[in-house]
Amino acid sequence: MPNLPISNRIRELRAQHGEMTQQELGRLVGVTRQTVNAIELGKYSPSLEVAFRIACVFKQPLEAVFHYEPGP
Amino acid sequence: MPNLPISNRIRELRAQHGEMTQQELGRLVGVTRQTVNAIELGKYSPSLEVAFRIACVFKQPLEAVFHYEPGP
DNA sequence: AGATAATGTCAAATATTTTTTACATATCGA
DNA sequence: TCGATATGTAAAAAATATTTGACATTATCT
Repeated sequence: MPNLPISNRIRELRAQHGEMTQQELGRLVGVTRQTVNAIELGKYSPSLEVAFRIACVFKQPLEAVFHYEPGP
Repeated sequence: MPNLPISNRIRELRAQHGEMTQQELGRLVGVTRQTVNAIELGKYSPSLEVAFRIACVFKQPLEAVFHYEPGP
């Protein structure tokens, strides 16, 4: 399951938002800190809804947070 | 699970792409036609990766295919 | 040193997505 | 009318995402 073709800027965006913690982001999004951690580290593909909610917290379009890099 | 805050334009985009069938879209995306049908009808939130692959088939940004409409 | 907070990880349980198989309906041509 | 195709649906199984509880490490602060 690892090695997703999707990267993200969650860590960077958390830093830009007052050093927001994974726990705080999880609280705002409605998931646990472990889930935030796993998504941030690219351990699996989140649901589209969770992805949208994360982007929403940072007031960014989804594609400014998650990038799709399809393999060859 | 139903009643997602996410809508999509898959049916419209299939029509614009030579009346592409759900089965053909599923084949191009790598999921079954039942999965395409369920996503198209908004029965559940697909994985972010499947959402990206669908947008990719239509050569559209993800947010041109799926729209997030958060509740109040 | 001790306490606290943040992060990474893990295993087991739960929830959700996706597949598989199957059936029903509707439409379109031959 | 018959056969083929497209779509909607459903139930069970499989795969994947998410939660829960726990423990370790690192950094920071007093």
